[in-house]
Amino acid sequence: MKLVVLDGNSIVNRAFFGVRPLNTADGTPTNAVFGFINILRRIISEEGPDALCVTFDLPAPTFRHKQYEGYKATRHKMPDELAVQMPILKETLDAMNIRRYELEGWEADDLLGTIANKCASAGWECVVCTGDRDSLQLVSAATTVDLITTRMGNTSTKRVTPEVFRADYGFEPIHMIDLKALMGDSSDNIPGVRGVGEKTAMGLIQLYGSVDAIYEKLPDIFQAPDVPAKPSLIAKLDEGREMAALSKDLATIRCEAPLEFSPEENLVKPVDNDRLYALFTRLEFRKLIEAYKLTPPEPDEKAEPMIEAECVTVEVSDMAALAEFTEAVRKYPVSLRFSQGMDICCADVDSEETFTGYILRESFPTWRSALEVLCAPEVKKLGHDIKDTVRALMDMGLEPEGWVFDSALAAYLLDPTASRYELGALCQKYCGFTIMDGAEEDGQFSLLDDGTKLVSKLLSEAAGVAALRERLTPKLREKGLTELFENVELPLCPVLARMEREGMLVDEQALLTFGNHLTDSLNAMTEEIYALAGVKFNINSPKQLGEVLFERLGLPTGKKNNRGYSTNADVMEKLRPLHPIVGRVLEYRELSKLKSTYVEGLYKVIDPDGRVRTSFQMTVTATGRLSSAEPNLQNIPVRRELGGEIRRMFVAPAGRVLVDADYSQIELRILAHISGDENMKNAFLSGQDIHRSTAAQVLGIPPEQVTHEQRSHAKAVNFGIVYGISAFSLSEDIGVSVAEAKDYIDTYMATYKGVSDYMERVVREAKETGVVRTLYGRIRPMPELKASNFNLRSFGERVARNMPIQGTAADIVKIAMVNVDRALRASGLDAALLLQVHDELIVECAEADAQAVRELLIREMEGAATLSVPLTVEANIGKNWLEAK
DNA sequence: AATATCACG
DNA sequence: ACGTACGTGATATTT
Repeated sequence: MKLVVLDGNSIVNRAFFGVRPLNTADGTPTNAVFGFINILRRIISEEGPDALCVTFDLPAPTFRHKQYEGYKATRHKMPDELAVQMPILKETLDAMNIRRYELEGWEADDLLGTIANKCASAGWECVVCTGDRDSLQLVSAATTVDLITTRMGNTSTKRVTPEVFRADYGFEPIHMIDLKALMGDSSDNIPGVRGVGEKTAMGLIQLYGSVDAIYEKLPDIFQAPDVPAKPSLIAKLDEGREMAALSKDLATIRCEAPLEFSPEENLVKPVDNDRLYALFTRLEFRKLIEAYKLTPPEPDEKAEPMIEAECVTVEVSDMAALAEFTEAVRKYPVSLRFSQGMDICCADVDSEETFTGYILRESFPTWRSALEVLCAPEVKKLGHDIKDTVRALMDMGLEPEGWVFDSALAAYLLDPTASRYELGALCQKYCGFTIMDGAEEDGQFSLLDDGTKLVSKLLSEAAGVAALRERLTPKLREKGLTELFENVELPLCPVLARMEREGMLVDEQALLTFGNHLTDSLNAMTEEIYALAGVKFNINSPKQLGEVLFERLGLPTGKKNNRGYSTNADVMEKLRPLHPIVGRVLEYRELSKLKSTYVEGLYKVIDPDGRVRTSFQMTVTATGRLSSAEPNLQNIPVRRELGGEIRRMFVAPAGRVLVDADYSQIELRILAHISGDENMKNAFLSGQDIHRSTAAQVLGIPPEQVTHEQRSHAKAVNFGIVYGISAFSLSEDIGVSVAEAKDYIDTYMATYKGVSDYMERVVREAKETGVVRTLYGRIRPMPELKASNFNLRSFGERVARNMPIQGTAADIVKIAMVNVDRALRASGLDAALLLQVHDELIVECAEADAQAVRELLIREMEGAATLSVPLTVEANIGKNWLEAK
């Protein structure tokens, strides 16, 4: 039988600092509770315990056995945001029927030890789950410790058994106490021996086992062979004798707390549905309600569509109704919802006095006419995810214009970091009411019941969109997002709809041939790799590959990841000279990626007409970029030679060509503009190669003397600047020492003072306002900047530096797309936009129009924004994508 | 469902 | 001392 005991305080701390700030609508912070529950769920699924409990420190503890005065004196006070979550957490645990243990005068640690002991004597296995390495001293045959670490919102657990501990530390778990006694622990305010750090302490304990053993032999230590002990260390140890004894006492977990406990009392019980449902609803933990399959306490009345009470509904089934409908929609804004197959559309008209829901059914003779009426530009339309609606209407041969509101886009502009923008959730969040959306009922609205339910659902949604418009329009204005909304995002919808409909032609035959070629090469390489390894294994499995490389072949290990050693390209590149298998595996990986993702993946999504049609997502990225999915056409290979072959498969049909236009260095130009750095502006104004210019400036040499390597380093630095550079990453990237990288960055920042000032300013302003902004006002909330977690905060600072640059580029490209599309359609040229790849637009056109299209693209793209430096565009024409680039 | 890896800008 | 660049999506493997 197995019992899991969680160190409540330690885990809630991990959760609080590791999970990005979350709040309910009323501002109650919930991230620690959320994180805690997720860790709890993970542990339960990993360990499958028979019994479960949690220990806590009491709020105002008096440490009976810990007399050292400074103890915990400097420990950080619990932040208020965390403190308010503690009672909520305890309430949650109660609702989950999980027992809590807290005892005045005893720390959570001590309770853990006591519980582990009692389990052992009852013949139970005990798993102690904590984020605190102190508890590792509890590891024994009967007790394992699951060590929780959180980084970037991800938690991972490490199961520490006596074997694992010995492998990591090289001594027995119980001597953890001795280790702490020497090295101390600042978070627990254990002083340790002055001048002895982790390395020294580890070495000493590995050699001598315990503090006592060390002091027994102290005078002789330095006679012993291959001991790192220098005379100075002996002196330090000698002086620290008392501190070591005291520290050892502080580090020792007391396992004899007077606790009434038996494992059987803690058997896992089902949660209290009603209590937990109410609690999770209050905390807005919808995902968790689903995960725990919680149901509303007493199935309350189904949410009636709010419109039914206040709404008149009219079926537009005859000419008289059509006339009335036409008159109404020309006068008032119409909120539109379509059913899946477009068989029913509901137009909810807000006539200022009342809502009138009009129902257009495919079976009515008036259906098509009513849709045509709706599509007229003077009919002001609202919707949710308009782009898809427009695409569907275009599929029916209509050309809807006159869109004035999209609730998904509005919500995205207000907070682009939210993960979903479903209509029902937005109504709940911004208007506080429940609509009858797809998530209600069983998710299926059958058409069998003459469509009544479906109509109610659509009308309810349409009313929701109308309500959201009332709520969100003022918010957009408040936050300065109106222009972006009306002039960029909304007009972009029909542009994207057209692009998605066009699709890009793929040379299916050539793709298949290339695929076969890859298969042959892969087969040959597989055999070769097996031979070199001396064993057959799955090369696609990082785990098995790691075993072959690092254990069987004994290659040196690089970075670690969650479970084992990393085998990624960076690591393997360094191992390449050490064994011929490494290079082969890297080649295998390259080919395997091309085959599975690009040849096979692409082949699967080719439409009957030979084209692939991506879906551009407008509400995904935190910076304002588009994303492309199913298939993703924004990550088609190009950097390596073989990858370029994939691009060659994207072609223009006979008599037509592709024109590819891309902005040159748009992000750095934006940086030059918004930072106002004269030095960088001048480089662009005089048309210099920016990386060469950077190298020359930073190194203080004439541009023509810059070597290839110097330019390439400068290029890496320029990229790094845009991403929020660190010396470490730069050194990794260009293969120099961290000190050299740091030096380079310092010189760079001194050379480009304007850039350096900007970087500082943008972080400061983001801290003050809680958001960062692009040149066009697009915002990204930045709660991370207030985090007390170092990593999270540092991440926030890099994001704050990057978002205005990446986001402004995204804004400019979107503006260019709207302008290019308009100009192309007005020009009468036989051409259409196909793709956007962040700083690149691809158009397909008649061969005869190619030059004109090329010039139009350059003109419209360069003219999309006026910056203090020129915005330049390069464009090429080709029969396929590779040629055109 | 999560993780590792790798394709792109 | 911390842990290591911004933004995406697809695939195969493992849990």
